[in-house]
Amino acid sequence: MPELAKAYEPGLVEEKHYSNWLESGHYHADPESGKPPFSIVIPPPNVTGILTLGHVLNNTIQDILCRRARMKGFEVLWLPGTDHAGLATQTKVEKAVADEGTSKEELGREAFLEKVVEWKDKHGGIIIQQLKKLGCSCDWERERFTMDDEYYQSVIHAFISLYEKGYIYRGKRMVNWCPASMTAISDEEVIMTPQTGKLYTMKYEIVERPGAFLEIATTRPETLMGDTAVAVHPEDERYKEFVGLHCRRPFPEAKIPIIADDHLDPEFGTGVLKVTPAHDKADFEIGERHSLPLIDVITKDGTIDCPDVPELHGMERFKAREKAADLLEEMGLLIKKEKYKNNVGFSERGNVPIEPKISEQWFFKYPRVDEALRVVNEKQITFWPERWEKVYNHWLENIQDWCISRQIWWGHRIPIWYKGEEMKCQSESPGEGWEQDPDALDTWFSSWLWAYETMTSEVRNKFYPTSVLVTGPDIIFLWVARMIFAGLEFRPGQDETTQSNIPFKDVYFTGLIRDQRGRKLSKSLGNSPDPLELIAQHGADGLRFGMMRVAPQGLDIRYDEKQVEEGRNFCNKLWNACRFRQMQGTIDPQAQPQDHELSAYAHLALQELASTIDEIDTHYERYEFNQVAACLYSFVWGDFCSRFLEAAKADFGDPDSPTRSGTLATIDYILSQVLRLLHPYAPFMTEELWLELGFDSQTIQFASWPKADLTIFDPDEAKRAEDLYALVNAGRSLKGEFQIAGNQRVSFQLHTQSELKEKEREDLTRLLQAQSLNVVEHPPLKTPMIISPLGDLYLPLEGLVDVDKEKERLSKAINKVEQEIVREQKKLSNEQMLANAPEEKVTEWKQLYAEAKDKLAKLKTQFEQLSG
RNA sequence: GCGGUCAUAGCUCAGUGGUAGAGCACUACCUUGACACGGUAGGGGUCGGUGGUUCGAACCCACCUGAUCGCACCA
Repeated sequence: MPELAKAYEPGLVEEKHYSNWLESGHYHADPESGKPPFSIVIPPPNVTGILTLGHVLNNTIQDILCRRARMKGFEVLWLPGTDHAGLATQTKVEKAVADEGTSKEELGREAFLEKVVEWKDKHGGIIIQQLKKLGCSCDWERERFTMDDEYYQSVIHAFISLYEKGYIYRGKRMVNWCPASMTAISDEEVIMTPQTGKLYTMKYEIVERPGAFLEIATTRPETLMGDTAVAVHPEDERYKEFVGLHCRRPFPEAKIPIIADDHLDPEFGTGVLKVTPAHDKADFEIGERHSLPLIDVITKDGTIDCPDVPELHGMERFKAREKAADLLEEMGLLIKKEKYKNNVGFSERGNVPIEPKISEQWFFKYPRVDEALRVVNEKQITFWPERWEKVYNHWLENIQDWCISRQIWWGHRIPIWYKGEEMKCQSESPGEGWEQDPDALDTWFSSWLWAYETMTSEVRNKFYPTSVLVTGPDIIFLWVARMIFAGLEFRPGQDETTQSNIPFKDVYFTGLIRDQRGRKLSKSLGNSPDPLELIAQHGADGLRFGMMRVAPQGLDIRYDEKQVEEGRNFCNKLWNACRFRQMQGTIDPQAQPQDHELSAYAHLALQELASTIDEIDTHYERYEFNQVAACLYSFVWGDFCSRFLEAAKADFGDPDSPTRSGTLATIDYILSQVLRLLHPYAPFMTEELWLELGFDSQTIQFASWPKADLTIFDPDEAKRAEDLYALVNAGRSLKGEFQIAGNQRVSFQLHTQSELKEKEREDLTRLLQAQSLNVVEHPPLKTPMIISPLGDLYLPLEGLVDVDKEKERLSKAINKVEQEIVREQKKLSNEQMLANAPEEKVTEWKQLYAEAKDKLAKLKTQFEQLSG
């Protein structure tokens, strides 16, 4: 067995193990397996995307769940894949094509799509390789892509089926138009963003009352040419008399009616609204109520389309806004321009303000809304944390039809065929003369089938519904809710019950990762670290452990590279603990501590291990990953390394120690458990140590998940160890207080009523790095003292004691004890408290009180001695 | 406007009814024979505010303040 390196070097082991794991086919799920199923489908990243910290968090969690499930004896399917990301990918390729001096129109549909596929082949799949670097244990043989032939056909058939049931329809309605990407988008893809713009107040002359004007406030003078009415509130006394008359629209000049509508807020602006039914959602509704004509004055790419006003025609919409205001000013119709803050809807992808626009699109009306609400509210699907239920409910209760058509080419083409006035819905062309709808479907219309269309029926039989979905709350509507709809509507389960047709049983929502200033990580802000660089620097395990340690359930994370360093440090700590063990000789992989004589320290370590295992399991049940990490961290670093291994050195220094073999067995046993417990978080290092130390010749990945064993330690012995450690701490504290170097050999004296075994005395001497520790019959005089459960410890420092300093130290201690006494006294003198508090608490308080009293007396005696 | 979340040490955060915690940072000491990606000791907090429930509140309730995120939005 080669000696372990002085520090853990992740770079040397990660690649080696990962390729071994892949070769041995560990992650290929067997639908025929007799083991119980555990399954997760990956939230498919964009095929041309690259790994972000968000992915790291999300996929580490999934990997942790999968690895633990394997160790617990489940047949695990983690189904990976990527999303074609229609609009995002097409936009990138359009840019690339533009750089080549051509355009998608010039190339035509077929040639352009070839370019997209080329692009996808070149840039696609990078993220898959990156996930492998992170250690993700996906079933890569089952990797899926939303544009795979089979998946493509499933999406088309889903459309056809919904069309036939009447849930999909075509309509000319107001949609969110993105002038940058030149497509309609869904409500969920519009981001409301606060903007500082201008509010223009202008005046329209009343046709029937020459010289009389209505003042109108607007943020969008460039749509003025599309105005087909002016509206006021029906109860607004200021304007009642004008309702039914007409205003003069300045350009192109026209007579438009003054109407009354309840939508108006008389308090806002002047209380008068210009109504542009073709370019505002609310105005459109007013227009419907009053049968107003629609005048579309903005083209698909956001330029003005109004030949009657040549000054504006063809102008970009925001330039036209200024220009229109100028024109009004020239005509003497602009009253004022003021700064104004409002919320403007931005296109998520195009990152420009959306343009509300009348457009003919395909819409989906959600079926089974009640059932979708029920499965979550009745916990057939459980949300973690629970509060996302409210968000889900709120969305469903106000659900709007989903605009599913996109004016893009890269995606699933809508299976609708036209011939003159005729229209047919089918996947293949009905024949000569039929033209297919040019549009493609919203990407989410394909990913909502992801939970089951990625599975063959054989796989589905075993693994659907999936066990848990791990995703960010930002796509709760876009993806999570819609997947629930898909499951309930298409019923891919084994029978008709709801239980068989929900897509997942649990949904774990991760937090969002932010930078130190609380901002979201984004490429444009440049605050998004490259996970690959972090892996190169600190190791995948360090990154994983570090992230998980600071990722509480459902809360956002403030990222700091320090956290990754801490993860790395932790890995190194355990590595070195193993290295230390290795120096003591060969490991016994089957070590059973109870077969040996154990030191009290070993009993305590085994007790701590048992409770750590229990705590970890409890935290897993609640998806408290940060708590699992905290348990591992504190057990390994604190209980195991700082206390037990240090105490163990006493055994290793003494070849005749009766507890030596027991200590070795205990270390081996604990390491074997700890490596397993840590494996889901740090797969690479634990595998390396597992194999290198010889715990098994086989991978750790299927080693059984530890169970707490309460029979291998004696709690009384463990308690003794606690007391011994307390004495060590007391001694170290004394040394520290007097600024004596840790390694300086001093002599301690212990005044105690209880018995101290010779072996214990020797161990303590060693742990205190002392010259000697002697039990004395009489307490020494004028000597620094500290109280511990095993007796009063004195540190005679001839000529070294600064009396004043020692008095100061004592009065500090006295002060502390006095505070404690006051606190306990207060409780014990409160009769109501004694009457109501549980008996065991009262006993505890009484004991604390007595102990404190005792301590105080001792400290005071000591103090007086010094003074006297 | 409606709803959610958060406020605990200088920083990042654990802690859901009974003695305030971790890591980092800081101070002092230690290159001790696993580890300086380390060790030992120490300083530092009226748990955002007010009121209530309770024998007892960082924790439960109400209100307030501040931050933040959804949803809906007024031109």
